[in-house]
Amino acid sequence: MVVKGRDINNNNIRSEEEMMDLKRGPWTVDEDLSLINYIANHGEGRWNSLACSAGLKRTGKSCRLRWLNYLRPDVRRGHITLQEQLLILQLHNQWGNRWSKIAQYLPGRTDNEIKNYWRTRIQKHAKHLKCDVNSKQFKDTMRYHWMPRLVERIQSAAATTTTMPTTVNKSSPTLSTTTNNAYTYSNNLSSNFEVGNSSSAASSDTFGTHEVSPISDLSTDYYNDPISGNNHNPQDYYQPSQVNYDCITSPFGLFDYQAMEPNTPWIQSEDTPNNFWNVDNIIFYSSNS
DNA sequence: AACAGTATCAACCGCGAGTAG
DNA sequence: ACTACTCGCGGTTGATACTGT
Repeated sequence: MVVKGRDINNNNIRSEEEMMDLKRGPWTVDEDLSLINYIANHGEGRWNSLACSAGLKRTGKSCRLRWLNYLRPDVRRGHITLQEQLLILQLHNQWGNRWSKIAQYLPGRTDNEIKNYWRTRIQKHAKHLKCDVNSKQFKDTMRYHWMPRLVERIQSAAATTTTMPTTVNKSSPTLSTTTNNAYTYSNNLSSNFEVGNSSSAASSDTFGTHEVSPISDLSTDYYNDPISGNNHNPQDYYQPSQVNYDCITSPFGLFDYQAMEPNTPWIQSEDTPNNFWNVDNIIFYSSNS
């Protein structure tokens, strides 16, 4: 959609960028360090003036995006965990594409990352299922099948990790109930998620161990700098951050999966392909790939 | 090894809301 | 009340990495 007024404004911005020789595209290590140092000394905010003051030939918008999505010390990188997948599905079911709002409940995750996750993973499967991501059919698929299966897998993973104490730490949270009936990720295995018939859920080969690998491992994913050719990670800029990942709380009440029955006719249809509900081959496979 | 297709994600864009002057 | 500016959000793009043939 083109709005005349906006075109005028953007043209002004463009010409202004050209006049100021503003830089676009991937950030360099030097630019990152300049931004980090400036914010460390002066704080965030007033991004346009910040960009100038920091000596960055970038728009304020670009600086803000780089900081919020990548350079902030508490940004968490790496695979979306099962718990996070579950939370994203739940929150998206409630709020739709309110990425920033969803991100508030996933500490360290950015709206951009969640949005990318949704588009690359979830929407892809909607496409495979030949249904719209916003359709009732797809939402029911998530609610009645994917989410309960995720819970099963979370419980299975927790049960597995309890036999391997070295991997049970803040990075492999499980689910427990808080007093306000929200669920909270904690280090304690809980049986609050009562899911029937879980006998086969954990047996899939697609449930790779790295999916629940410790965050400390996940955070070491490299950032391959296209300019310098150096692999670096934003965490290299900082001392290890102390982010409490142990407390990720849903804004809603506990899932009542026992009340979730696939009672809509289309779900029970005999025309449903045999592998239609094969979550292993859908959401979990993709999250490992 | 080379190429093509696909997946991922950082970065940009357009727009609306909020705010200062 | 109006205008200009800033901020933040959601949608989209494009470069790169990855995977399959």
